Amino acid sequence: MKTAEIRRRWLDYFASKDHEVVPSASLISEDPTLMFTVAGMVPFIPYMTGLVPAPYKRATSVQKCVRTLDIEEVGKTTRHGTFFQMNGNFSFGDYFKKDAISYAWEFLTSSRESGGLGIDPERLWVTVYEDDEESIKLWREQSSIPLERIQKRGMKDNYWSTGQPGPAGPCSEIYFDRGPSYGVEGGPEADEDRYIEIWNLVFMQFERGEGTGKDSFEILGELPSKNIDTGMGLERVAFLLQEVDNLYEIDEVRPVLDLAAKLSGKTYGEKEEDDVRLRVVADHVRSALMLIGDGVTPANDARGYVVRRLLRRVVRAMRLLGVEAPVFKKLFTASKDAMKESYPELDKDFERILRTAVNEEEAFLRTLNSGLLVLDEEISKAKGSKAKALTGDSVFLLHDTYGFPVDLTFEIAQEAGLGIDRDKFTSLMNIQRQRAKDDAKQKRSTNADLSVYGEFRSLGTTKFTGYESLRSSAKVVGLIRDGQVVKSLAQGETAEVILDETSFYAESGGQDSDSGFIVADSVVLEVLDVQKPVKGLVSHSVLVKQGGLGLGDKVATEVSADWRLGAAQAHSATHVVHAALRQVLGPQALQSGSYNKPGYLRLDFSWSEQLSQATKTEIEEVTNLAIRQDLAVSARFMSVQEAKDFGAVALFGETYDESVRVIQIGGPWSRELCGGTHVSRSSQVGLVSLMGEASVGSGSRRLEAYVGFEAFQFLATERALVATLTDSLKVPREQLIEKINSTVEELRQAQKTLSALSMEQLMTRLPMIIEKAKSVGSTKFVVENIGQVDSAEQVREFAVAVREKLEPGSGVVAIAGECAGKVVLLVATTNKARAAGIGAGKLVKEASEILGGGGGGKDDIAQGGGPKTSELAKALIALEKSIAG
RNA sequence: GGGGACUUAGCUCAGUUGGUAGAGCACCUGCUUUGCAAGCAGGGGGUCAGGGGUUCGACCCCCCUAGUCUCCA
Repeated sequence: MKTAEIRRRWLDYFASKDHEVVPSASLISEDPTLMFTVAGMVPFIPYMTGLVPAPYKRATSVQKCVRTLDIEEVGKTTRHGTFFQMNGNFSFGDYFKKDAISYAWEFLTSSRESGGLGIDPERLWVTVYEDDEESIKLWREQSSIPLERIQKRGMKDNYWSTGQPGPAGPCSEIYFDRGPSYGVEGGPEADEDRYIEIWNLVFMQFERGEGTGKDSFEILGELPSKNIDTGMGLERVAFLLQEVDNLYEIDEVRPVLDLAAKLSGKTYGEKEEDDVRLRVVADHVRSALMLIGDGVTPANDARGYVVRRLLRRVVRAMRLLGVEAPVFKKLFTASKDAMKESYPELDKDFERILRTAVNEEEAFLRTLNSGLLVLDEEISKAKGSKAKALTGDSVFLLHDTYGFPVDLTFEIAQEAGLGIDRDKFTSLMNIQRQRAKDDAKQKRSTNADLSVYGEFRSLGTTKFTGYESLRSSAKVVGLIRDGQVVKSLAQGETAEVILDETSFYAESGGQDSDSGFIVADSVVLEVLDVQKPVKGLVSHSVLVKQGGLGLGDKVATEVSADWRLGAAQAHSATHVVHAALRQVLGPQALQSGSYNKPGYLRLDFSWSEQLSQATKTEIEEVTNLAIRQDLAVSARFMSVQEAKDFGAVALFGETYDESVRVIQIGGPWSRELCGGTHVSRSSQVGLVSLMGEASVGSGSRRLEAYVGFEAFQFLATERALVATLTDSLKVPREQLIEKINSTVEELRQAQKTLSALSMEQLMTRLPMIIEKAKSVGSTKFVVENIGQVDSAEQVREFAVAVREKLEPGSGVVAIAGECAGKVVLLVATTNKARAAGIGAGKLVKEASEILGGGGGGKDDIAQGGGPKTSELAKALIALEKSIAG
């Protein structure tokens, strides 16, 4: 049975049992503490913990998941995959153990004709938590499973909790017996290779208290509302039903494995080492495909780095299989074709996905090539020192600084007859890991306890009226001060206020929160910040300026009209700039984040190179033309599917409700999913002026711009600057650039000429100075102060010129000059003088010490000096004496 | 977020406890010569990424900033 078929049957089955079919959430988890969606229940956690009331009583989903913790195990075992799909059925205070067990049994064992999987009941085993007699009883009643195929297990295996106080409960797991050829008899307790876990039923029954580990905590009592959370690993069931050996051989993965084998000329199943590599390729290509599909791009930060690592590991594995040419285009196409039945959006978005992957492949091939040069050097160094292995430091340097994978280093070193010091490498890696972890621990802000909001959220959502009006009358439904629920607020206090409705826009979608006041009779609260701590709930951070406030009070919210207009202008401007960006650069320049507030906008987008000035100007022109065209701005609510069909740009990493708001500017010109506040016509934005463009890491860039009056002010300042320049340089503005260039050039030429001239002039003194040369024995010596000079170079040049005149005889030249308030002293010696044992370095040193400085150099020429200009005469006399010996 | 590395002529890169910045290619001029990266001779071209510090003296050592590459969380 094909994987997509199992998936379909699953959803159909639970839909027939009145479950809401919930589409898979993005792999980018909404929970900021999770990097990815790592389990099927992740999107349902707020409902499980009761933070947010569940919108349905029972639900089912097939959730995309990514886990990279065991990345090194991929390909070596049957069931470690970095990407997998988790089938789940959930009950929120509705059905419990009995139905959960009966559904599971029925779905697995009922015939294929009737929509089940048609698994032979004889092959199924079950485990339960050791104290959970109730489940054993229910299994016996709801299924045909004999008691001897039900095994009891302890807390470690069969008890679920989040690791923190909250819901917890026993689990019951279903195992599939692969048969005697895979291991010994005796159920999952005996052999987990033969008996494969396929389905975990979690019975959220109890409330747990504080505790240290997975199996040591206190049970506080029964939960008022019991939940069911189950997970059936789709890939596991698929590989069992397709009667293949592992999850890399199922229909959704195998084509990539086969293609990799074909490209490398290897035969799958021939050599374990190569098989592992082929499986790694198949697994990682699929994971990267799905991640990029959900909007993750290779980068140096958390999520981006995971994708980068997956992609690079593919390249590495292919190299180890002997393939050096680019292969991503073929591999990704094969993976997409294998996956598109379940995920048709991959097909639509494939151009972008492929380009992202191929860009990374090209970048890494470049990295590998430059790494090879370094590796060659390290190898010849090791060979030169007669070492038998590359040092751990070399291997680590290659990996850490040049991105060269250890495995490749190992292979290439081996070919050169060398080993590698893997232990040292590993210890260096551990040090690096520890450093990063320590830092993360230190920086981690205390995990905000959101439970205080759950109480208010359960009363309902905050109604947002701010699209239509700046004012709203509301009732105070909650007050929170210092994280504690309170009944009233007094003047001067800062606190959070929760209302039944509000016209205040909470910070989201990049738009800063509204500013204004909440008022009542003789009560004034200044709104400092507005946030949505929990989906659907708005919290106003306020300062009580006047009066006091109590629960249940009637108040009015008053958003500052000025602020809102500025915010709307900035947010609409962000959409316009985004559309302009994509028009100029192409659709791949997708926004990856943004921030805007009155007068300012910032927009991060995926792009890998610096924008030229011309491009920036073009983007600015397109933006301002769209503003000038007075395009209509409209907001419409529609379903996600409608919005997508409509061509609206949905941003990755943002999560949207069933019903989404689409903002259009000029009809199709700009269509984005967005909850923000906007102007009603583009002309109201006024003006946008780009101010900065910078890189925020590989593959991502940031534009900053001023909006509206601030844009005008910015341009006015620039104009004033130009005016000042034209004034100082005395040219019309059109000639400004030329004038600056020519002035700079002239200045450089003048400086050159000047220094040549002063050198020339200095040279005229040469004969006179030679004339004055004294002699000691056969050695002539010249000691001269030439006064002010431009630079030490002049003194050196002059000294060399003098020395030339003394060649080929024995001669010593000492020339001093003054430059920048300090003495520059140069001593040069001729060949013969040196042969007679006169060294320039020593002479300079002695004389410089008198000058309060130091000096040194080589025997033929040395430089020194010091700040004591007044001591120069003394120093020169000392020098003469020293030469005279 | 925390580490590591790199930035030198138009291009690719050298540059030795800190002591006059080089090579190859490209460019210009002249000669020679027209068989595939032509040869020979000569020449121009550098704020050694930017800023600050230490020093008599910094491409080199220290600090800050920017850009690029890379590893880890």
